[in-house]
Amino acid sequence: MLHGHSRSDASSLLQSRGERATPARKAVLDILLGASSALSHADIDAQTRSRGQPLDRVTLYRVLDWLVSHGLAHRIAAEDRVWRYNVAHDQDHGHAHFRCSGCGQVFCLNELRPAFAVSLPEGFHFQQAELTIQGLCPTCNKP
Amino acid sequence: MLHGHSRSDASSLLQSRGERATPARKAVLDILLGASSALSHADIDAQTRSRGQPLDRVTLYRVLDWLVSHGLAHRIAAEDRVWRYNVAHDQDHGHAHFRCSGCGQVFCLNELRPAFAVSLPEGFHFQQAELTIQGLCPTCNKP
DNA sequence: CCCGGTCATGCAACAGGATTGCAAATATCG
DNA sequence: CGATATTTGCAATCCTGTTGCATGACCGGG
Ligand SMILES: [Mn+2]
Ligand SMILES: [Mn+2]
Ligand SMILES: [Zn+2]
Ligand SMILES: [Zn+2]
Repeated sequence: MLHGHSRSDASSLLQSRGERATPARKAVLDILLGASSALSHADIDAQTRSRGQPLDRVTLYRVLDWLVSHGLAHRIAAEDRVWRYNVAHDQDHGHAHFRCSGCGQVFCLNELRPAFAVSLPEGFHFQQAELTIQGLCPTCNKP
Repeated sequence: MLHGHSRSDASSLLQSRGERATPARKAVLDILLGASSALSHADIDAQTRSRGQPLDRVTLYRVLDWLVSHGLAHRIAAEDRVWRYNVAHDQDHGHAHFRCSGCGQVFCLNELRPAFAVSLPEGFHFQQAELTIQGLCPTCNKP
């Protein structure tokens, strides 16, 4: 599983946008940059805690909201009704997601972009398509 | 918006399956049969209440679970992390859904069935695809 | 038609995820 | 440095959904 970013990007990423690079933001962004799958609030909380720099629960929620609203992360809603977060890979937000029915992990499929002109019933107006693939991740797929 | 079923189907539907036709089940199934979009627990609760036959919150959850596990309803997870329910239209469960970004309503697109051979990264095993269209419903689309 | 086992219901308590209000701490800029 | 705006922490609350347990209803066999 490829990580794609080096661990020290967090601060520079924030600074390059002219945004306040607070410890909480750096820590969370750093964790997201190092993740191979989308992380839940609980996942991130556990990591901050094991790194010895625990954040308040609410602060973590707010940092995540902030990252999303500033285009640095994106948020995925899965069937278990838990938000999961991932660094925003590029500008577009149209890629598909993969959810493992074994372990529940969620992965972004950055290459896979649902692009089809769908014909909707009378009166409906199309804005965006969202595609989620379900299956087994490499780990759960092992025999 | 088409309803597709007559209101008295509920009892017969249950009886034709040799299942207990309790008042709660009849009421909930009846409400689902009369709905033009998928209904949340809260929606259904409000309707039972306004019909003067309120159900216990837990009973409603259990009736809904029961309907789903017996193939009489199906359940949709939307971005707002609320389950929505719909009568099961036919055997297949592979159709797409439409979520209105204006009012939040969810509609089944029974005709639209995602059928594409998707190429996943190495090691991932495909099981099922889930497609959700986002846009404006006929009501919210009005100028 | 009624009796009894099985299944359904109601109520209370609980769980997990997320949000809100508010005061204290921190950053940024002149 | 001090004024101002932003961020953080903590407590309380909300919302959706679940679990345990006792009571009540359904329905097939007698
Ligand atoms: Mn993604
Ligand atoms: Mn549907
Ligand atoms: Zn897995
Ligand atoms: Zn709408």
